[in-house]
Amino acid sequence: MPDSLRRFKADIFQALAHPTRIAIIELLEDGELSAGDLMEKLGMEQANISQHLAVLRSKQLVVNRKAGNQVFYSVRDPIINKVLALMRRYFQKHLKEALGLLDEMDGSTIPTDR
Amino acid sequence: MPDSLRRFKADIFQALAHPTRIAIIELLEDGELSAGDLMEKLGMEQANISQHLAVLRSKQLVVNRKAGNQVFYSVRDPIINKVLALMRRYFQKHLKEALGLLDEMDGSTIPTDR
DNA sequence: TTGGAATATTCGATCCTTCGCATATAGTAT
DNA sequence: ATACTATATGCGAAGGATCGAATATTCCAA
Repeated sequence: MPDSLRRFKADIFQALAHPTRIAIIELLEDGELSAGDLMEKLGMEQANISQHLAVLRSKQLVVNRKAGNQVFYSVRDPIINKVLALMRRYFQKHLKEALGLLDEMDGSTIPTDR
Repeated sequence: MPDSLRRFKADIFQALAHPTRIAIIELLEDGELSAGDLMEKLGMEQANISQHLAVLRSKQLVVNRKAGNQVFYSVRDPIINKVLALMRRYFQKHLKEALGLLDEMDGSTIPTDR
C-alpha cells in the first residue's frame, strides 16, 4: 500500500484523536446539531468548538448545512459511527485495563459508556 | 460520558494516527512478526520502528512475546483489526474525495487498497 | 443601515510528536 | 569474559496541535 494511502487513514484517525472531537461525533450520532448546540452541550469556548469543527470538516468527517444564522452539522458517513461503536465495545471489553491506564482516578462509580 | 473515557478513546485513535503505526498493525493482521521483520518490511530506522512499537504497546494495542533474542508482536484484540477494516471500506467509498485531499498526486494508477 | 446573534478565522504561547543519532540492555554463542 | 545480534531508551531539534483572546464574517431584524 502506498504511503499516501496510509497517510490518508492516519489523518482520519488524527481527526478523531481528541476527546472534544469524539464528543462532537457522538453527539451528532442522533442527528444534526448546530454549532451553538454543540457549544452549549459541551460547555466549551465558542472558538474552540469552531476550531474542532474545522478539523472535522477539513477531513470531511462532518458536513454542514447553513440555515439562516446557524450552521448545522452532521456526520457524513455512518461508517464513522460504526467505528466509534466498535471503540465502545473495545472499551467495555478492556474496562479494567483501561481504568488502569487512565491518569486520574476520581473515585466515581464505574461508568456505563454512553 | 465522563471526559476521562473520551480521553481513553482519543488516546487509542492517537496511537493509530500515524502512517507507520497503521502499517505495523496491518502487517500484524496476518500473524505475529518480530520487530526486525517489521523493520525490514517497512524499511525504516530500527529506532524509529521501536519507538512506534512503544507507542502501540503503551496503549495496549499490541502485545509482545519474547523468544530468545527476538521480540514478536501481535495485535491484542481483533476489534482493532475490524476498525481498520472499516477504515478500508470508508476509504474505498470516498476514494475520489480522498485523492482530492491528498497533497501529492504522483500520477500513479488508482491503487487497490492493501 | 445600524445592531445583534451565530459562527469562523487569525495570532501567539505552550505543549506534544516525530525523527535520527547515540547509547543502553538483553540474549546468545564462542 | 568477550563479542555479536536484536531491541529499547534518552536526548535534542524541528514541526504540529491546542488553547484563549481578539477580530472577522455572515445573516437577520428593527
